[in-house]
Amino acid sequence: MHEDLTTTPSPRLRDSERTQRAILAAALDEFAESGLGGARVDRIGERAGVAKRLVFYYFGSKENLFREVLNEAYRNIREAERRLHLSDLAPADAVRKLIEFTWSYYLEHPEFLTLLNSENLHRAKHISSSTGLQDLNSPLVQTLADVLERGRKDGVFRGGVDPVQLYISIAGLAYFYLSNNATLSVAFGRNLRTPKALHERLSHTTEVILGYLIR
Amino acid sequence: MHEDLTTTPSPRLRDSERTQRAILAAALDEFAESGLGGARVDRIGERAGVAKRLVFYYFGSKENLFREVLNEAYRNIREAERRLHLSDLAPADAVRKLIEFTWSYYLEHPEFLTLLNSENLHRAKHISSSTGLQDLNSPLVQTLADVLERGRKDGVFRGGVDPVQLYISIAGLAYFYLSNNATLSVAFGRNLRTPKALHERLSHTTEVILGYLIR
Amino acid sequence: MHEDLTTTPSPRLRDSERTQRAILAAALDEFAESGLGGARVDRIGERAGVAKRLVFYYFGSKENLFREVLNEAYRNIREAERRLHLSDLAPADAVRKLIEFTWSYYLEHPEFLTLLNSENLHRAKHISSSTGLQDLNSPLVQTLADVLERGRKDGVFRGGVDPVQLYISIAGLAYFYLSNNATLSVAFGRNLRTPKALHERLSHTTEVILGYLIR
Amino acid sequence: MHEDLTTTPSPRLRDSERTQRAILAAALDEFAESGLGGARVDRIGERAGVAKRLVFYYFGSKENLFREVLNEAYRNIREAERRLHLSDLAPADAVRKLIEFTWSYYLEHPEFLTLLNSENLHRAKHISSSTGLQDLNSPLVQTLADVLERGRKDGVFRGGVDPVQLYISIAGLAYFYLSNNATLSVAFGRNLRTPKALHERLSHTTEVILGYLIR
DNA sequence: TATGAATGAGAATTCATTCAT
DNA sequence: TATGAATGAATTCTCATTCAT
Repeated sequence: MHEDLTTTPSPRLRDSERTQRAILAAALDEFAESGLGGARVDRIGERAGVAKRLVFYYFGSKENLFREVLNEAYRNIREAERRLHLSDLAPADAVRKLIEFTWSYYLEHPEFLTLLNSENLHRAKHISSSTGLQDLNSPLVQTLADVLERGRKDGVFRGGVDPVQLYISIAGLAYFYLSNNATLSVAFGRNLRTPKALHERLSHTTEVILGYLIR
Repeated sequence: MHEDLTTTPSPRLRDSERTQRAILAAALDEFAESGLGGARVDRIGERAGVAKRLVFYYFGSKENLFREVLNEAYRNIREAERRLHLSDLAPADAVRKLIEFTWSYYLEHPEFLTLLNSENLHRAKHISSSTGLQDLNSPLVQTLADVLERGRKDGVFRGGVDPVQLYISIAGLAYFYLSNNATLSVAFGRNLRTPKALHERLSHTTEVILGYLIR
Repeated sequence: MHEDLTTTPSPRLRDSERTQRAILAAALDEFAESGLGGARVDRIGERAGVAKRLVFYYFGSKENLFREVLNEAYRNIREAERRLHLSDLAPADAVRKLIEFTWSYYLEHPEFLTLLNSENLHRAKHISSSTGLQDLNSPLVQTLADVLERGRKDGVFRGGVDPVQLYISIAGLAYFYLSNNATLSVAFGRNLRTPKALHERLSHTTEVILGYLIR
Repeated sequence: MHEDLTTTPSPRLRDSERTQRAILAAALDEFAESGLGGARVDRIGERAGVAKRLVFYYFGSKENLFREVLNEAYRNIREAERRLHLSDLAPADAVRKLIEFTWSYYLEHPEFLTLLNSENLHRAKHISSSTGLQDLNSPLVQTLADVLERGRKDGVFRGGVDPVQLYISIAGLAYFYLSNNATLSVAFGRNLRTPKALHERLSHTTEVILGYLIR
């Protein structure tokens, strides 16, 4: 729908934009697959179907490209979180929805996890300077705080829960399982990526969080 | 035992062993700091105080060196886990101890986290082939299973808890917070590495897990 | 005359001329600052406030642009020399005036020195083919020859002085000091660019040349 | 003579040294021919008969190699100047010898001129930090000061001559003619590099300087 | 007249790895 | 056992220049 702007804009602009997007998309794949250090600009060019030279033309350097990719990834998940509308739901349902959303998002966006791992290896140097990431995040924390408070008032949830800690816990329970799936599968001698295993993990996560919250 | 200095063997041999250990230690630092891809063999040599050439002499390739380092890291944590003796404790205490141990170990061994991240980026190709990692891990799972069962029988813990899931949850709650500390600190606009923040996280983690387990 | 704004021609054409001049001026700066090899066409475009593409549109290639810039620089100094009117002066005054002119010109046009250095690095390949440079230069040599002859006849100057050698000496005494000012300042541990130092150099130069010429 | 150290040292060391010298020599040629910016590391490798990689192995970067080459060039001329022993000569002979030496040195070491031009284009950034260049130069200035003073006392030379200015003048008269020979030849429509022209220039230079100095 | 898009051919520099001793 | 010397194959990035409009 938002792809159809009826009045086709100047094809010049379009091409440039399309190329840049193709590069960003290719870079996302490449960084996701190989991390920042392991990514190859050649391969990004190939994947995008453009000359390697264009990557530098539009993004200046590999590192800067990483920055853009990372920030877009953040923007995307924040945008998705914003569409959750947790405030409209009963507290327990809101938390359940957040858990399911987080789980699904990480499952469907494995690039996001790799990107974050790379960024943490580099001590968040590409984000910290970036435009208002905090602002992008806080809304959810505030929403979660409200949900927790509502739950507490209703007598459903325990009190004294820090929404930031809770958010990190929900994320961590999903993130670690998915991001470290390969080593965990080996360590426990089980394939932890089968549909069944994934389903069990989500159930477990939900039980842990709600089991903790609900009094 | 193999530290016994009484029967001093040929100094040559001892030097050889010492050199290899220096290389392993240096490699651990380097891989921890930069990941597998970002690590530089030159720097490993420098850090170990030996010629870069020796790294190849003893370990053949950077990748193989990584394999050795990774496996040693695994052996170390498994060894530490083995010293926990959870079976001697009351169920809740055993779980609490496991949580605290996991947290402390990750906190004091950040290399381990980076190593695992690298290994997962490479889809566990360096462990999977390695010597009996499963065997090294299962004991703890079995112990945890026993603890859970004891707790359930005592009426303290809920039933139906998969020890593997629980173990992963305990690890994940600590791992994600520590491994992604840099981006989380930026995202939430809080320094999550202060002593106070670290203490709060451990408390929260314990509450979540025990709040979930205890009926 | 070609600055006359009354008969405003088609604005298109005027813009074209203005653009070309802007490019030439920008190129002069850039070549002066970085030499032929170090100059960047992008930067010339930027400096001129036009698209880099225009540089090629109007001048074909970087090298050709250099040729134009260089020739304009030569035309400018020749034009300035022509305005000296040495023939109207007493011989010693004429020589003094030439020395002062040369000094001031080099001091105020450091680009000219850099341009010449570049051109000499390239063995004068951009000038030699160019339109009648010799013709542009000879007038001054002829004038200087006359001055010398007048001085000799008056018994003021020594005889047997080759005007070309003298011209090169006057230029060299100024050129070397200014062009190599940076290394000389380091070598002698003195800042040779202070107003005082510059003034002293001009005095010295004048004394050397006149001390030599005057019998 | 100083090549024959009788007890052949370890061939390993020798090779390394020889290689480094080969690279320095090749670099000198390349920088002389093309300036710092125009020089190509590939070509330096080729000229030295070694892999381009070795250039970086031994010198780190092109710029650093330039620094070494430049400093060696300075050391060489300072060393040659030191062998002049001007103090042993009559004042006028000492000055004449300095002029002839400077002229010959520049004539036989055109690389030195190109190197200096490059260095001045870069505002002496590669020397300024270098080891005691001032110290290397001052001896000559002091010697020249003594010569001038002796000449003045003898009533041969005029007084009040700054040795630094004089040194720069002697250098400048030779340097400009040789360094700018290409453009000057075109400008004056004469080949200024023929043996005859060179000889005339040296005579002229000597006459200018001595004509100025001798009262 | 003017330009943004695009590029091929290099440029310096890096890196794991082998050679010779 | 130990190592300094040497390198080929990338890898990021640069630059003058052309294409299409």
